[in-house]
Amino acid sequence: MPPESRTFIEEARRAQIIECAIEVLAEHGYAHTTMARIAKQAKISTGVISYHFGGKDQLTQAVVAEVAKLATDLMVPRILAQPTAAEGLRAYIESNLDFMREHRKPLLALVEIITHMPGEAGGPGPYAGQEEVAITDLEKLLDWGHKAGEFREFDTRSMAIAIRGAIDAVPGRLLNNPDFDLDLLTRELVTTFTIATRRQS
Amino acid sequence: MPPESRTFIEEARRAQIIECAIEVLAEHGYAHTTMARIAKQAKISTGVISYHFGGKDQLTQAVVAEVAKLATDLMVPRILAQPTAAEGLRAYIESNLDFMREHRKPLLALVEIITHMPGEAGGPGPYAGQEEVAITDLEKLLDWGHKAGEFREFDTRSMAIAIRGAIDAVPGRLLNNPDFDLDLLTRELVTTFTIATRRQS
Amino acid sequence: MPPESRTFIEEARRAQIIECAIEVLAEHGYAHTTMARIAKQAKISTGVISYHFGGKDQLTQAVVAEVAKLATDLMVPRILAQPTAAEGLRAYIESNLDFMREHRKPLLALVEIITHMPGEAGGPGPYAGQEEVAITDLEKLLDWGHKAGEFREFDTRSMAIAIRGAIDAVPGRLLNNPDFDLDLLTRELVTTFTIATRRQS
Amino acid sequence: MPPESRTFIEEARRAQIIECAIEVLAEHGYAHTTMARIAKQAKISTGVISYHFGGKDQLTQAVVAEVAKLATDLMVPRILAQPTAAEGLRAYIESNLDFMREHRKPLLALVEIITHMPGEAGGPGPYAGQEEVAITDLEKLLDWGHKAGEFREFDTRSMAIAIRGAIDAVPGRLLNNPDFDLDLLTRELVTTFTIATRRQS
DNA sequence: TATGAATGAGCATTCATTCAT
DNA sequence: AATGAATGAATGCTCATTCAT
Repeated sequence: MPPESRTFIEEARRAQIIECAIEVLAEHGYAHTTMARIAKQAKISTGVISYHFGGKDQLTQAVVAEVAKLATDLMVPRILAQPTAAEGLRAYIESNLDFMREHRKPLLALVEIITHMPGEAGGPGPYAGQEEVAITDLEKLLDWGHKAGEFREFDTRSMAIAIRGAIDAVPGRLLNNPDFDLDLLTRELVTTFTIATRRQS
Repeated sequence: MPPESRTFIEEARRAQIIECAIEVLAEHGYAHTTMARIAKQAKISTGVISYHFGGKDQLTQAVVAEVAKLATDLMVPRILAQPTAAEGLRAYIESNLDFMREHRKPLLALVEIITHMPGEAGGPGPYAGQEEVAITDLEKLLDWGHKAGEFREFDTRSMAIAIRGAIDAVPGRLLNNPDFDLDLLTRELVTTFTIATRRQS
Repeated sequence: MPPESRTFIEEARRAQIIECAIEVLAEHGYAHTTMARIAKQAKISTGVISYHFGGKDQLTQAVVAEVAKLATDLMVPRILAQPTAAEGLRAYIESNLDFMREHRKPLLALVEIITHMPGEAGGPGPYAGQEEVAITDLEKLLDWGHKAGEFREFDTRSMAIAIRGAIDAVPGRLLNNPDFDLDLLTRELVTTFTIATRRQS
Repeated sequence: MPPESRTFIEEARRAQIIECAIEVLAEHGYAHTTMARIAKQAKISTGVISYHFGGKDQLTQAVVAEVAKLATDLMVPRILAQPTAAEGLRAYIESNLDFMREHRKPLLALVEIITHMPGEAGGPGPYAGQEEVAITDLEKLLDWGHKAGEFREFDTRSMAIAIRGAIDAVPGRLLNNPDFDLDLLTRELVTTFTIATRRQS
């Protein structure tokens, strides 16, 4: 069902259910996120979720799309606004961590889905591709720095893995230690990867 | 039951079951790792696992301990053998990635457990502490570099998160792309974090 | 609600819903004939069906009545128009199979209902009585042949069961094999039961 | 799992579950035959059925196989023992109806499955092919009569449909009227189809 | 020690029905 | 008269765990 053909009330329900799914995912983890629990959180019956989304898979997809949209809207403009690749990398790291600060629960929900969603037979889950896309996008940013002569020579894929790895490690820390100093980490990551990528004198 | 009081045959059974659990975890993923599947792999009955380990949780714990021991045995001596902190950091990264190469299945099994094992109420899973320990250990290495004046000033915790994040990202890449060039990545990570930590001229 | 008190528009809605129910039953089978599917076919909401018919059972009843009326209107005059019981039997078989040819979907819908509609406690379904009526009606035709001395002696009920059984087997064949030669079968059935019932020399 | 590799106790459980499934099918009809009901009948837990059969479909298959074996064992030797096709046809009808008398519940269960088991999208169910096989087998018997010159000329497929239709109508009658005179019906069907198939003088 | 049959709670999903709008 | 969102019971299935043999 295309979004345009949905009624206002339907759209509201969908939004409510997605929000509750995010809440439950972030609070209780993927394994404990059952239809019944989401329904209870939304104070509705389980059938409503199937009614609006068709099934758990489609609800999951909707949550992923929702968070991806949230992240893209926040980050992409900030990165593209930078005049140099180095500034772009700084904006990339900063906007990623800002997103974690401002949309902590949606992010945790997304992480739960990406890491815990089981694939067909032990292979990568259906959303593991998201990470691949993230790596590739980051490589483009690094390529920019190479072409502009701002960065030293390095394998872009390896560097992209390192940077994304460092960023992706943050939600886990955040989960374990809610009083985490995100500002400090942001500054340090920016410094670290600025140094690591710039031309060495 | 303390290890000393176990008979030889019992110890052998435990080892066999742990090995099969690792095999299944690495091949089929956490979600598809059922007691029945492990039992089938070991060509025994499901009851045997409960009999020897008490339950799935304790088997999981045994697997984690086994792999942790494997990793520690491989890595710690190599790191401690280095004369400088910078060489220690290089050895840390190299030995971590060597471990992934040489003990791929145990590592994948460990990753499956750490990322997929559900926490009781959405909080950190029971093995998230492992990561905390890993971070703290790495911080000690970085402290060494600070005290020895080899490293520039940085927040050790943030740097540790970045380095471990980069390393922890590798198994995921390995899972998605088995033909991954681990040697190249190793060299690049060593270079990147050597540059990122050394005193800047 | 008695038919007389229904408005014209109400009657039209009922007819539309019955037609759509027949369509869905014939195309998708009893098990896949849900209220939602009928509503979708009719391009209305599910509530309308409940509104007009009260529930699924009553809709089913209405479908049965509709098809029964269709069949009766086609067959009864043709049978009664025959001068002899033998001709009547021929007309009976021919008109039955003609009905299958000309009103295939309504017939299939009826068959779906009669065979698949669950009885309350394993006993005969609520429409099994229809078959009983059909048998009894056919017995009257055979009685006519007996009284007129046209037919040999046989148990009318047994013969009626045989004839109806042969006829009722046709929809199943039709469903499995749409290219079925209905004309050939009609001729053969007429011949078979003409021989089987006539006085033997 | 091949039958040989099953333990005695497993075989007994399987037999018990199949028997209970037949009981429930015959008593309550396909629609009311749920795993829970079968389990309750067998005074076991629902999981046991899944444990021994894998799922409802495989249990159904096992029931069909069981009844088919029962029927084949009873009927085939009797038919093949006849010296002429006419005697074979008599034996066919008699053994079919004898089977209904002696194994009423298994037969009713089979009928429930064949008629009610839903196909993928309204098409014929997975066991509708059974009927096709029955028709084809019967055609072979009629062919024998043709080749031997015992029978008059007729389309074997049409006659087979008529005979099987008459036979298949019996369970329904039996269901509606348990006091049904099966002996009378057997004699009448034999007479009817003997007359209908023999060379006409 | 080891077996494997049995349990029972938990899961997603379907669907006829109801009812405020 | 019609809508369509919501309900809630029922179903088949999975799986860690238990226990008599």
